Amino acid sequence: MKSEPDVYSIDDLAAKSPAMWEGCRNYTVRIFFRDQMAIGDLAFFYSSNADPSGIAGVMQIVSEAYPDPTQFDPNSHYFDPKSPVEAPRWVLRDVAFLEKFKRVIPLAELKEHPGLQEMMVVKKGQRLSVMPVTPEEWGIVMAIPGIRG
DNA sequence: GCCAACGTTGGC
DNA sequence: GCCAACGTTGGC
Repeated sequence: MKSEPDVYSIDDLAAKSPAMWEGCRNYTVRIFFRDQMAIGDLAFFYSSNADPSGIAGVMQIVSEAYPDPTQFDPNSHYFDPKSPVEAPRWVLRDVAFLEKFKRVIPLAELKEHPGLQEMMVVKKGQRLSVMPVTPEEWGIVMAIPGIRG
């Protein structure tokens, strides 16, 4: 799950956890939130538009999907005037901070890893802000030396 | 329902 | 700041 650290960093999550993963405005991501996640699932916190961009740590899904309140807030950057309160268009889930890696695992390092060639975030042109990770990919990333305390 | 134009994402 | 990739919009 991607976030720009300038907007919301893993330290922000660590400071106030759990938190709403707000602002996703993409129909594919909506399906992931609604149907592809379960309470207790683990997720990588991916820092995008960062130096370096890459995996910064681990969090956990701790709620079911429910309407993202920012879509109804005219003062919010994520306000969607086309989303009626009675039929909300966008959902989110609550996430809880679990762990910050000792270093960010840069995207370039993920791309070089022989076991991660099929990982969705590594694929060219892939811009979704939320993407699935297979158990195998999860294990490979977590086993990278020197990232865990 | 097609598709060109436009906007956004996000790595580099 | 550039630009590839791709989603969305809107005219027809």
